[in-house]
Amino acid sequence: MSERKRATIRDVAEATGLALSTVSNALAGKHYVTDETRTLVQQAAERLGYRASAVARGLRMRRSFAIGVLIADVANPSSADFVRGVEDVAMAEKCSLFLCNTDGDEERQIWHMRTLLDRQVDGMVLISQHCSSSAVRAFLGGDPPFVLIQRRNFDHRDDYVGSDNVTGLSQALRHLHDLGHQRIGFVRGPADSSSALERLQTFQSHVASLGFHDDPDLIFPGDYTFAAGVAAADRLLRLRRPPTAIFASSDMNAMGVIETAATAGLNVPSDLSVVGLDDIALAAFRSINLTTVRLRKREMGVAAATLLMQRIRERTEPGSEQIFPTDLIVRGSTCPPARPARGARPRRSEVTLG
Amino acid sequence: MSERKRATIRDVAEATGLALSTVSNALAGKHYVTDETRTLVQQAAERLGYRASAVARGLRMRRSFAIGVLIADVANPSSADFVRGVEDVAMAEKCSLFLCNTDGDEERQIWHMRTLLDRQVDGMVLISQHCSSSAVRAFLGGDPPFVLIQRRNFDHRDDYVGSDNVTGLSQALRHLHDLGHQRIGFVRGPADSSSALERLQTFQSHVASLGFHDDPDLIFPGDYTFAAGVAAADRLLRLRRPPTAIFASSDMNAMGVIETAATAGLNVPSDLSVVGLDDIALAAFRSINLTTVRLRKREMGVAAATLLMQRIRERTEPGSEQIFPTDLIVRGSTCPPARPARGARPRRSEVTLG
DNA sequence: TTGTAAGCGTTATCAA
DNA sequence: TTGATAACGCTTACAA
Repeated sequence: MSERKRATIRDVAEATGLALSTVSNALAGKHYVTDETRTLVQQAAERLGYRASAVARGLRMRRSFAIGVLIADVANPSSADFVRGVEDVAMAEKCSLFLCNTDGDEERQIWHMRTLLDRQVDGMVLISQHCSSSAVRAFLGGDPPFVLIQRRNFDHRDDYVGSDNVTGLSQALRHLHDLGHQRIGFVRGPADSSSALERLQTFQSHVASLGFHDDPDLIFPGDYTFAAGVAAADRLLRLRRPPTAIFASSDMNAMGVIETAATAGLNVPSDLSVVGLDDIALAAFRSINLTTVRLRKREMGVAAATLLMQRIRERTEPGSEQIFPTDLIVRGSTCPPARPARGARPRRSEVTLG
Repeated sequence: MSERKRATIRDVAEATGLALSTVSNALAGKHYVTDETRTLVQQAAERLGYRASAVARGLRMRRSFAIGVLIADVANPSSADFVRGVEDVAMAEKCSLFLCNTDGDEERQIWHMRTLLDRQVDGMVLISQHCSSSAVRAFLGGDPPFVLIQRRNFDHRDDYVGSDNVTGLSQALRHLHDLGHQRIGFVRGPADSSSALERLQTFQSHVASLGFHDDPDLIFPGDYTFAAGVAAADRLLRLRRPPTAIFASSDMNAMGVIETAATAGLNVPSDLSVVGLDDIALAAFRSINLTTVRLRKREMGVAAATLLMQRIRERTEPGSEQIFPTDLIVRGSTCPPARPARGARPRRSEVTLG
């Protein structure tokens, strides 16, 4: 293949004796090109192994046929599914995908957005990214369209694909209430996430309506990582009156909570119920068996990319919002609380493997 | 920001009254440009919000400052870490990264490679991809340099970053042998993976040297997915004389084995020992606690990208190989086999959570 | 040290 | 229906 220099459209023109523009038009499928010239061109192109340079085309058409995807970390199983969904439709639309890991760091995000703009991406998908500060907003003019996933800013009419942050959580809280829990620890999620905020509000309204203990100490400001789950449990379980159940900010976060609980000699669920949020693959494993609120991540990625492609094509005004349903998947990490929650001496956890 | 049209280098030239080329040279940091003109240019560029178009630059320099990464599926936790490692160094080198999911499908891989070439990527990283068929080889000339990860072709002197497929596995087999296992099931991994083949050979040589049962039925041709683990266990556990231990092709694969064993009423490890390969985050969780052979994936991604960048810069001949160490992490999914392996009526598995 | 001009490989405009 | 030509925005000889 790339032994010799790549054939250009000029080579095809010379090979056929036609003009550059005719070759271009023939290949672009313009209707007014004769069938015979078209086949002539196609055959020559085939023979020479000609493929149009996406770079030259991009320069001329001011369209790169590529989109940028910003995400905290693809290596976090909680979020990779979104990316996969986006790629599915990008590929179908013959768009390539620039992957950008921001680690939730605003500066890093801005750096990536800047280079995406330099590359004239046709659009961007921001998965749980910063979208409010003026530094970030400077890149969120209408020009390259963008779609937000999971994190939005109500001051702007952006395109948004999110989850119903009320229903699933509300089912989860009712579930815990029905089991008899009264003190629920809550891991809040990233500070400036709209979804995390909506969940917090849902939580707080249920604290009131279901009569849970209203104690600010029960709310911990961790993010979606495993480490944050460790930190949260570390803190919450040391409270003078620890919670009997913890609602984590994500499944990975829940795993951190469970690990820490186990380290402290507490068994899940008999000593502590834990509810996650995501329904990642491992949540369903028998040995994990995590009760969790399911998010339709891949579908959401598909929806976001589909919408983005539409905006790119039609240049219509943003402001659409698509909310995906959430539902509680009850598994084995929740059960009624142990009798006397106070000062209970921890029981040794029963470990399945080893 | 993108309210008005982007400023071009021409705008900067006009604003300063200098020539385009001078502006370009000043911004490119050419040493012969006067300090005062340089600052003049820089200030004007700053003021106008000028940023060079990566597309135009790419066309002219025939270099896109972007690399392609091909992977089966980013959403599979077994492989996402490689990508993260690659992105770490790409970003440091101001390169962007095109992500391509191939699902292990050769046609899909070829489609992606073709478009990467159309985009004139500076290089490619192929993570466990096809690299032998002539259809694929057609894209693997020297021209855009590439680095293979985990899967190679010995007929070609390619750059390769891989794992030591002997040491870790060999430790694992010795470990099983020391525990008293004699019938080991083995999930082979993808058919045309060199690493999978090396592991199979290692396995077979140990079958001989350690005196394991040499039974072709014990070798199952599954890939790295969870589903393949399910299929493998489904098959292996139904053998007239089932194995007392299974060596999976990956951690996700091992999880499939464990799930299926549990469904069949078998407890891991007391009824069946399972060894994985990867050491993904969840393997260390107390409730999973998987004995596994650790792969240094993120480091390998970093190494591959670093090597690729060097090739891009120096255009030196490929053929380097970097083999990363592997080691056995003994956790709780392995133990001595149950007494009479034959016709043993399965014991109910002890499930930790619910 | 700076300026002029050519060219990277396309597509779009307009004549023929 | 096809062909000549001008951009697209940059870098790089080469001339001044």
